[in-house]
Amino acid sequence: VVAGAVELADAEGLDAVTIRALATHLGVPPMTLYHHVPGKEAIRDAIVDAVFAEVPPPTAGRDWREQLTERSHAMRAALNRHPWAIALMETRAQPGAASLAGHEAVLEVLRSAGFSIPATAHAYAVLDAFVYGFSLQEAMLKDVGLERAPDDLVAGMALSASPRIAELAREHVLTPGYSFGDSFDVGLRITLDGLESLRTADQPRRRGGFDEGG
Amino acid sequence: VVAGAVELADAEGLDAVTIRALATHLGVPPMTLYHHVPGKEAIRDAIVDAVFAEVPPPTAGRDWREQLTERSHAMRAALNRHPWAIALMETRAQPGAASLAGHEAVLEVLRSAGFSIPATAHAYAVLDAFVYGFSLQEAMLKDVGLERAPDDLVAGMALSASPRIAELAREHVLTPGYSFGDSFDVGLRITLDGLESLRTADQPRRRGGFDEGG
DNA sequence: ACCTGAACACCGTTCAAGT
DNA sequence: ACCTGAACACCGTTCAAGT
Repeated sequence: VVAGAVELADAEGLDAVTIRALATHLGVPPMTLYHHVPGKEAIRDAIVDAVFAEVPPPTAGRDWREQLTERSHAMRAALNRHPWAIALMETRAQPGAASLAGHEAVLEVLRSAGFSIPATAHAYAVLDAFVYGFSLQEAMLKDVGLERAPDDLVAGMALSASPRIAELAREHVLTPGYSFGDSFDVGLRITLDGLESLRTADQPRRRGGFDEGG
Repeated sequence: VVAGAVELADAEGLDAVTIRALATHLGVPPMTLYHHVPGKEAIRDAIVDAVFAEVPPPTAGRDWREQLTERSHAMRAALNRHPWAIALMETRAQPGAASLAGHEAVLEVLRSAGFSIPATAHAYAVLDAFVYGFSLQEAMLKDVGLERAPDDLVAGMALSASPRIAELAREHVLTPGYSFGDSFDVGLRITLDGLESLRTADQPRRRGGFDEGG
């Protein structure tokens, strides 16, 4: 049922996920769905959590930077596969089980790496902000890019009053090797460097490696 | 018309912005709206751009870091006032006039500060990702926090399997002085430090300040 | 020509009628 | 008891009937 809803959202967009259309997609009478699911809102909760469930747990025993890099890429990939999930997250009142499990796993990585509790809170908020925000931008670009050719697109906007946008488009974005996604690795490096500074700034006297206890 | 739609979305949520409800809110017969606006999708385009229009242009003649700090705070504030805008952005095919003007202004700040074109592209993508993503998280937290008391909230989730989340909640989030928003300034500093490194890494030999021409 | 009510093809959900 | 069709109160939009 949830899997069918995800397929439908991927194929035809979030608005196409109606009770009736989903029932047709699954080959059952519409009202039958209410025996498996309380209502539409529950379906929306479930498909968001299904996207989080696609992100594998961190591989144990590796450097925290590697673990978070891997997870950030996996999260971005999942959100690229299901761009509607970003919009849906905003209205979810309660995180699902997979979302909670993901949170727990990331917190464990940070705490084990020596982040203090306040540093962990900052680090998680900042890293997630970057990953979600970047994925949101990629989802926006996907909507823009599909219909028309790039030159047409630029011509379509009133760029006479926007010399800097025109410059960027002409000399960079419309250039053969360009890929917006390359900025993800740049931003991830910047963000992880920043997290490292949070980690070390918070425990400058721990050089000796002794355990200070609780 | 657009202002009325924004009011309605702020007050009752995005789903409450229907043609009929909007007409009632404005005190006109429903079909009258179609004389001012092509359809619902145009209204959604317009209210997103109205949010971008609330972000003032950068103050000229200041340091690029100050300008971008100011703008990031203003953008975050606008998205906090209108949390539905984040979800709506994802499905917009074309940026509106205010959005384009904002892009142009930020690009101008970056280019004037000496960022190369590739560095400008990275910088803008990374900064916007952080601001959008952080605002998205704040919108999510707003949904979570309203109904119940914090202790109740924590109790409501199955945190027995989530010791790190429980630890963070108990020893940090539920502590008197805590505010999620404080992480914004931490993340913004990290991000701007990262942009600075992009700026300088890209033009290490320009110390002399001579013009290399085009 | 301009405006707008009725109508159409949807939607999520309730509820009673079937088995 | 379980399942599900008809019905209800919506929705965006079309279109023809009014002025």
